[in-house]
Amino acid sequence: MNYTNIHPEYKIWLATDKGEGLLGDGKWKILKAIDQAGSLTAACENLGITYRRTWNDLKKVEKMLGFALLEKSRGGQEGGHTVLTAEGIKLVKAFDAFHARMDTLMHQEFSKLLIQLGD
Amino acid sequence: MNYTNIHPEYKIWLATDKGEGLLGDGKWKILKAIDQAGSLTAACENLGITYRRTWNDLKKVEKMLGFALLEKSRGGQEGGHTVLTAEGIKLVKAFDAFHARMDTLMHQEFSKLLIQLGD
DNA sequence: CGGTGACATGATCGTCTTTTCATATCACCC
DNA sequence: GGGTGATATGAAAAGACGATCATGTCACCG
Repeated sequence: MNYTNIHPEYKIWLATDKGEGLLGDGKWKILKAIDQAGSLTAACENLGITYRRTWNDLKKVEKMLGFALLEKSRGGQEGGHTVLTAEGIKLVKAFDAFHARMDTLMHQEFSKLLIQLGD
Repeated sequence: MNYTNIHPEYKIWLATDKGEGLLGDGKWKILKAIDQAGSLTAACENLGITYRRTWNDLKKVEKMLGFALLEKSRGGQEGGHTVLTAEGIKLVKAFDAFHARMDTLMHQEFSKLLIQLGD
């Protein structure tokens, strides 16, 4: 009956009506990293994840949404680059705020849980 | 730019300081089903999950907690039965309430997210 | 017009999780 | 004490998922 050394964890994500994962922590972080790095390859290196997987994930989310989050170009001296569209930026910001609020609430509610267990 | 047919999903669970999953939706539902059915086997059939996996999960959580959530007996005319300990019941109830509160909050915050995306 | 570096994509290989199958153990009760 | 039905556990088979490797495409710029 000892609940020390225990903490809450959670995941939140957006899903389609078919239950397919649309945007969760993984893709959210990728989008943020792309926004900051200006390219897919650089973003992957920063996050330490594989390009292959990232590419698959991004393809999926855009297909599900039906509109682009990224504006990608290839060729040129620097090989190419990728930036977020206006809609992509808006989505990331909205998810930022959502995440922050849920984070606060989660910890509040967890405190209540611990109190209840301690009765 | 159309976010209809999209909804939020989430998972919440308790973890040890080592990051090992302690109690989440899966084990929570199992415990509730056992409480209602009076046996492990019956609970698994009700939930449509395998006995093997359930047994592994329950063994893990009790080992991590260090105290019993279940009182199991085998043998006898009916083969055996399993019921929750007082501590098991308390944990399930606390998680019930935690889940219910988070459910409400999640939907509230998701509404805000949609509003933000609609701007 | 060819070098460059990132975008794009198929195919294969590993690993970790989950299922499935098989079998042993227990205790009540007729 | 043997039938019964649920607990208990090992081992192998199957699946799911991500990582890795290989290869092609594009457009700018010197």
